[in-house]
Amino acid sequence: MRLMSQVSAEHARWALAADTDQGVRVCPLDDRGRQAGPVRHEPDAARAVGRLPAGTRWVWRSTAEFYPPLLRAGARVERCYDVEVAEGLLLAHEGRFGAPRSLAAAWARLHGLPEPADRPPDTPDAPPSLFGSGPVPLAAGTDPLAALLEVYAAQLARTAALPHPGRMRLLLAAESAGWLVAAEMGEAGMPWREDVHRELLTELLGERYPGGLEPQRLAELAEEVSRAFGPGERVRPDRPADVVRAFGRAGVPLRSSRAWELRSIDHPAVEPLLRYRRLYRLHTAHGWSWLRAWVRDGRFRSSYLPAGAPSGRWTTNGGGALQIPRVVRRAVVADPGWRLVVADADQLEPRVLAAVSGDAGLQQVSAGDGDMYAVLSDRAFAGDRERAKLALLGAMYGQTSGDGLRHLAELRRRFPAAVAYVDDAAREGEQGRLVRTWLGRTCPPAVRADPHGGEDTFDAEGEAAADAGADERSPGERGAAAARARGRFTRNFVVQGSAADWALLMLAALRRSLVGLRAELVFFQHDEVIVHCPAEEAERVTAAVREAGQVAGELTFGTTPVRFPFSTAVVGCYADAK
DNA sequence: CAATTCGGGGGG
DNA sequence: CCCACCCCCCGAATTG
Repeated sequence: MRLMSQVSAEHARWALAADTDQGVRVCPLDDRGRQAGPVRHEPDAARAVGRLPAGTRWVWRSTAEFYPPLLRAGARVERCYDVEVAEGLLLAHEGRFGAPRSLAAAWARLHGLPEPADRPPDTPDAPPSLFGSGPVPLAAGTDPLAALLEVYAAQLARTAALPHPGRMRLLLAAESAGWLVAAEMGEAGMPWREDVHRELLTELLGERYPGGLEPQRLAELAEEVSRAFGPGERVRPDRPADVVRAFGRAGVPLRSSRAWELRSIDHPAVEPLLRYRRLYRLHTAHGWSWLRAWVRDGRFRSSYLPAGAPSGRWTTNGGGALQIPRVVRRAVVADPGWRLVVADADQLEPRVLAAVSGDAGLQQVSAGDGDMYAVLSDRAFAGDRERAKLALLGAMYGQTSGDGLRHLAELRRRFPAAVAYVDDAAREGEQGRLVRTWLGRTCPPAVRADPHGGEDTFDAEGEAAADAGADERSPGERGAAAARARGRFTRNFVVQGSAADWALLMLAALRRSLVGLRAELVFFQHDEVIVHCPAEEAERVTAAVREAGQVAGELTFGTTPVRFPFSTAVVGCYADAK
């Protein structure tokens, strides 16, 4: 199929490795990853890339290391295969979790030699520095290109030996493409109007006072909160313990000062306190110091980390690019004459569940481009869309109580295969086994609980011990609670992770269809993309996004009736989308 | 004194 | 009222 060849197949593959001087060495590869022609030395990586056809798939040690300098030198790569990323995915699939994944370690494993440890991951602090730490060095005397070829060929063989080699090949290609996209988005940056952001801060927070004092509006609100508790009272709204004590003195006992709990009580301090909290958050997380640290020359540049989360979802390194509050989106404004195409995949996770589970009923519900929850509620929930949505989400999250749970029975009756799919994943997790996404990303193993004390990370969450202070549960009860928590994790993993599989393929397809346009991908957040483009390209970009969603669905899940529609908006400002 | 945890709140 | 899943970020409080 034509679509297939776009992402996976027949493009010449070349290996690229750093040379001892500043240059690189490259050579062509055959389809088993062996050298298929002479090695060429090139003094300049960008020139080396430019000399070969655009469709060439570059096999290299690390995209994060090689690609950003290439981009800065003006060289674009359409396809690559990232050997260290692949090593991580293959090791996980093989259940070898402790093993280091650098090229050096992979090569050492092939030779039965001691494996050097991986570099610790970058700590999120200063702006963009993807690999400040540099590569793990190869054993002395090892030729980098030869090591690369050897590890790559071995990876092809390991992939071929898997139960679903085609899926893993797709995943490796897609994850590699993800790293290309990540580097390009980091380079492009998100259009950001500093002046608009400052206006907004002044409007909401008031004047800033020098010397680290809180801005005017926060100071006033803090004052108002104190006054509400009576004369002489002094309450700092940003100190939860302070707040709880103050309400206690006022005769309102609270278990915490969380917003939902505050909202349930009747006291004049509540309203200004909640306003203070919202503005305080804006001030500390997206205020003036954030602007200074992250926005330069009209762009917000964050560094994206594909598969930063175990499920394959991306994270960012600093700047909080995936948590931009709605109010702040007003500052995301297209350049003059340009537009933002903002596209949001509709009901992605339920549609993914329909695709992976093969549930005939749920596939019928997902076979249209319209609001899937509406269709679902018409068929099974007496037209109550909200209940239908909560029931489905509850099933995917492993809800243990509440309203949605009551409707789970109805879901189970109507969509038995879909519910069984997530139930199976939960049971696997509870019994300590691993689960995988559709393309074969493997969940991390359960962390062993330490019998002599320290709980593991899938701990308590208070199933039995809501009140009673100290945890009264026996080790057996704690183990059972941990197993249930693990079950909820694996239950959700197969859906969230398979959605991340789809998103990678979608990004790869979209990226390819933007070649030749001036349009740039500038933002990606789980199920949402933003493309910045000249106004006259907006229509084509919108079509390209829709096409990419559909292509990704077919590539990821094969032939399926499930549709993967997007809600799209062409806007000048992000805040005006949706 | 530095590092870690907690509580609160932002995103999907 | 929330919950249940995956995250990031900040300042205060606590701990080594």
